[in-house]
Amino acid sequence: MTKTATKRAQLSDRQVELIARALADPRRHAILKQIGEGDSMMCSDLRECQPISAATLSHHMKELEAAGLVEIIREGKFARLILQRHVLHAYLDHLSRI
Amino acid sequence: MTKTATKRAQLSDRQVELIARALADPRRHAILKQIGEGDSMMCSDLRECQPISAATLSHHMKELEAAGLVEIIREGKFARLILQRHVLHAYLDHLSRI
DNA sequence: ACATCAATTCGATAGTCATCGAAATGTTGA
DNA sequence: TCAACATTTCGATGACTATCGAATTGATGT
Repeated sequence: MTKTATKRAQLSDRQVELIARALADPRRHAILKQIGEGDSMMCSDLRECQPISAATLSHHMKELEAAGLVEIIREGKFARLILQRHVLHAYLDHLSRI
Repeated sequence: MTKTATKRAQLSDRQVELIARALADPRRHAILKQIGEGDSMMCSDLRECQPISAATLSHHMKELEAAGLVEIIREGKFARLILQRHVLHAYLDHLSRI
């Protein structure tokens, strides 16, 4: 299994539910889109575009992370959000089987 | 434009939100899957598989219809739910552009 | 007309969640 | 050590929603 593995991750029912709920909030959807313009984004940069408090943004970040849609890595006092496209695509695969 | 048209419907931001919210509820997800085993299903048949009251099922049906994911047509005293796969796929397309 | 059955509407309730301000934590540079 | 800054945690609040039983609507067959 390499970085460019073609195999799709299997999602548990639980993770499917977490992803669906994560995507259901318009603000999180907007956050994901913004991160997706590149592949990652700093939390502090996000705040400049999203009219929400730091507390609320932190909350949304955790929801997205719990769903597996982003990975959060700290870089000093900053936090970088990295879009996990393979998880998103696994979710799309799952839905497409309906 | 034929039945096999390749063109995808454009979804408004509003409809994307309605679809995402509709998919976020596990029961509605289960209902969609069940309908998707065929292409349509009678409301009364759904009730036999889903352990919910008629009132709750009716509520979920309306949410799915409002999102455009199913069409509901009455046949006498029954209601048939028809899966709108093109809407689901338009939503998947939308998400895949993230 | 009437009884029956499918589905909807209504009103209420319990649980979830987005949001915030304030306080706390952790990091950096002076 | 200290001040400044990014992020997180805490506690509270208001809005939303899944769920139900009861009452209603609508269709069918007798």
